[in-house]
Amino acid sequence: MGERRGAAEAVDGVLAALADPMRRRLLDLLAAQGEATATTLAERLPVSRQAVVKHLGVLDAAGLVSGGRIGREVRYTVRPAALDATARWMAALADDWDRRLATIKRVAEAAERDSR
Amino acid sequence: MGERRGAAEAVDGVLAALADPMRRRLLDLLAAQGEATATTLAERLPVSRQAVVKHLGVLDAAGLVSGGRIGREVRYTVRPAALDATARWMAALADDWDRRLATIKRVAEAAERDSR
DNA sequence: TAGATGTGCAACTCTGAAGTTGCATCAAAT
DNA sequence: ATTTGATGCAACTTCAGAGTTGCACATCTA
Repeated sequence: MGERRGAAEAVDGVLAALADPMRRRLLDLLAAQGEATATTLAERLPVSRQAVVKHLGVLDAAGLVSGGRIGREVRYTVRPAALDATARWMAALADDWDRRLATIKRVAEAAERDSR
Repeated sequence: MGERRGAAEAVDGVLAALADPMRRRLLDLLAAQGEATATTLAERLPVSRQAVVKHLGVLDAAGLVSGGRIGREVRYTVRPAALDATARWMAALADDWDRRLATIKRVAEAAERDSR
């Protein structure tokens, strides 16, 4: 299941999950179809079903997908929430960097003025 | 150097770079200090200088940091642009998923209505 | 009930990346 | 000129994870 965790650890999982190109391809496929099984997805990818199953496990642990059993098959769907949260985290970080750099620059210029 | 590439490949590099926890720690340190050398950073991390050098290489290739030589030392700085671009890419992707899911749901409901 | 289809579990291989150590090289300071 | 402190290069070890195969189990269908 896409578990409940602290925000930091959640980002951890998402970043690790998205680092793998095959996993991103998998997500694209899944997003395009809306719903699919590991078997179906494996048919459209250059890897075995088992490999897909493992990837889905990682993505599920990261909260990026979620699967539900229907009869003998397990259908997976994409979950935007975790992705969105990570995007916000990243944007905030970029903003933080920007502010820090601006401050450093300000301080440096002030120091230079003083030295003259 | 933080090379010129297509947007897709740039995201690739950033995601791969951010997947490593030690690299994120390194970035936090660097952002906090504004400017630092591999040697300085290694003193504040539980890894060797060489490990830090390699990490900085990865981060630099991803466009997340940039280094310049000053005398006998190489000072690195954080670069928010690549991070910001990746954040936007990710937010757009989350949005795309949302829209697709909404469409699928709409279609499913329409189909159900028709079946009655 | 049999056969077919889909999932789950386990053992195995293999490659890449993270980290280390050792040494060479280059610039600065005394 | 020597010594000190920083970077650069290279070989090596280690380990996680991406992928595979084989088989057992569950579920649908004819």
